[in-house]
Amino acid sequence: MGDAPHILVVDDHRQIRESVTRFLERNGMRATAAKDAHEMDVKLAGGHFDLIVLDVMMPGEDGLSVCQRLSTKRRLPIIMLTALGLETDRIVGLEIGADDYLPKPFNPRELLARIRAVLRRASLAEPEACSLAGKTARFAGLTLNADAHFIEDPYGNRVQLTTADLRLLTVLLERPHTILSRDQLLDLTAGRSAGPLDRTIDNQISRLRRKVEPDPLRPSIITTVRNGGYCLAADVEVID
Amino acid sequence: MGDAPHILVVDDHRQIRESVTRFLERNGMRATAAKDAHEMDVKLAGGHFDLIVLDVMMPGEDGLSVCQRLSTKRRLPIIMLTALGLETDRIVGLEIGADDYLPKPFNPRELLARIRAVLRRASLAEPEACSLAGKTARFAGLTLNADAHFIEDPYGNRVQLTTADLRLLTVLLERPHTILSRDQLLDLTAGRSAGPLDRTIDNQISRLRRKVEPDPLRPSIITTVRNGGYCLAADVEVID
DNA sequence: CCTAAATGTAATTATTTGTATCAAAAAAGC
DNA sequence: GCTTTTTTGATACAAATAATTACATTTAGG
Repeated sequence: MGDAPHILVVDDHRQIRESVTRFLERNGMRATAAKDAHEMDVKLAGGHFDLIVLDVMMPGEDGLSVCQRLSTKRRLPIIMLTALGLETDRIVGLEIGADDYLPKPFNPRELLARIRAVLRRASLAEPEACSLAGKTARFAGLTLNADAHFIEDPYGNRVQLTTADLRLLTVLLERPHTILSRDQLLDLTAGRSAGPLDRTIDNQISRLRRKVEPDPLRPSIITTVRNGGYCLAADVEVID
Repeated sequence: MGDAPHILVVDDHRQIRESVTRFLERNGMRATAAKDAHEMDVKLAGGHFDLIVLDVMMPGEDGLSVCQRLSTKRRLPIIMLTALGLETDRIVGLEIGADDYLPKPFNPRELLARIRAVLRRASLAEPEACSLAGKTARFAGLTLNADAHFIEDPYGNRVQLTTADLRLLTVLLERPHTILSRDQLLDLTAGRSAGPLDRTIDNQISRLRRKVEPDPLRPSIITTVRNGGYCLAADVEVID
């Protein structure tokens, strides 16, 4: 998201939609409007967005329902617009997965501040979405060739990686020095959430360590954080 | 963090402080109160916190100033409590780095929902907590490689550290020549508060000494302060 | 369609960590 | 100076957690 962030404004009142999108555009953002849940889905399918501003009260599918639906599927920040003073709505909205809310009527400047705040947080949490596809990464003296599925040590020895190895390693390399739970890792590598007795990640880590670590019994590159998960303990340099 | 999140409540009104901390504790969180910016600093230095609830209007250092100060230094979520309706405060607060705000007077349930929402966002990707992550520290002739979880003596002998070893040592290295009570150490390492018969820290110190001290029977690096706690008796140099 | 590799699952083993216990050291009281 | 009390250190053990192995299932390639 190098350039201007792209905001999707969902509200059934034409006047609000238009004034908000115009205001956002005047303030260095790209904005797109949708009049209901269905139009929102269409726009979402056809473009990249960084944040959604979502009205709670809408004809057709309700804002809360939309919010719940989205927050389980994608990780896309949501700011809810709630009718004035309805505390219940606000609380429910937050519990359901909104990142923030704003009571109507609102000051556009305040909406802007909240959008900036949420985006700032979102970009902190997500270091970089860069895929390593087609690139080369150096870490801990090793070189990963993501295309050809192998890593090479300083002496030129190559080790072949399986697709699962590569996916796991890529996920780790994209987030160096970050503790990732087994749940997160499973989500990021396979797109599913872990059952209670799921040792899949343990296993993949074990296999990957055998290929990556100089001494797999005393891992120094992929470290274990007890009760936490695993962590790539090395600086990563991505080469093109 | 693994267990109950620890919230620091900063407000000059005793009644608000106490009712909020009690309410949070009844809802499965740990809460600590501070009456002003200075007391907050003291508590921050001696414990681990996951989130700060901060009143804007305070005698002494102002809430906005505190917020700015903290958000540049640490990455610790902040929820601001603002006087009713003062929109300017809210906007400035968000721009300055607060993660959320709540207008006074507020519904405790709403505060709880906001705290949960902010924590959920913050914990999405936990960058390795400690400031030593990715660095190397020299102390008492030893070198700690925080990434790879080992310490090395001048002869190149390496000793592997467990997660708990590393956490404890890191906490100590970050506060050299400072007496830390068992309570503080437990909070900083494990994020929980000690029961009356808790010898966990004694034990961990004992284990750590065996790895760190030249003569574990006569500890010289990690010293015992009777009725006080433990103290790292060495200068620390952090290398990048 | 068969074979071989890769991946997920279950089971076993090893490690780490918290708790209980007892011994040793330091302080306090007599 | 001696006993008593308190605090700390070490050990042993049990529970929790992680690593590894073995095995079954799936997938990909020929």
